[in-house]
Amino acid sequence: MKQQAVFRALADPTRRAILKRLQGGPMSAGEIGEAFDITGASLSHHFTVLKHADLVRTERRGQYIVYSLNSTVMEDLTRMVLDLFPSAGTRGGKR
Amino acid sequence: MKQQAVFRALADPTRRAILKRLQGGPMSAGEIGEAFDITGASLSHHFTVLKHADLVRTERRGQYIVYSLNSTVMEDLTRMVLDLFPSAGTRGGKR
DNA sequence: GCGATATTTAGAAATTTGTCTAAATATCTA
DNA sequence: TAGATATTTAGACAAATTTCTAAATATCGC
Repeated sequence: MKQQAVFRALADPTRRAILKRLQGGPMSAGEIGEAFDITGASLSHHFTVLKHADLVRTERRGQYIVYSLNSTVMEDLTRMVLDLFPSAGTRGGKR
Repeated sequence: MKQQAVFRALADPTRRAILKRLQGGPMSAGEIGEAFDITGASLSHHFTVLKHADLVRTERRGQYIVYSLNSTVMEDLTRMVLDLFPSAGTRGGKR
């Protein structure tokens, strides 16, 4: 689990918006892009960062590339957050 | 709650290390700095970012300034994470 | 009040990041 | 296979970030 990659990926508002958009279900790069006022090339760059953090998965479907949330990372994220603020998650335990 | 400030603050490894170090309890700026090979000025910059995100609290104690974790932000952080990956936290609910 | 210690502020340099345009790659349809 | 559509890659540039040194501010102990 690349902690640095995940936190870095979440640091950009456009990337968080992409993740939110993917909550509606898998979507092609083009569909995702409809919501943003940046070029496809810039979008693609953000996809690269998100993939690198393993926050999204891709699948080619014909001429489209479909992106989807990788929800399993949620667990890791929670762990990371708890790792930073242990007292908040354990009601006094040590962890 | 400044979501952007929090994510941005967590994106830097030194700042995450500062937070981890503060798990041992409140600590002066100088004590925190012992663990890092950067100047006090750079440290101070990181403190500013962490304060801006409300992740740490400060209290002057004589000539020292004591930093401590603001664990209440944990709840907000959890909310932010769940906001990004809702399905992972609800076992099928909508949230 | 003075000198010493702790921390922050100001300003500059180096690196990283986000964005763009142009070109490349991949797939579809006719 | 050729042309159209979807996406990525390459390279450049501006803005943001991290770090530094030097100077400023605050408090302590004498």
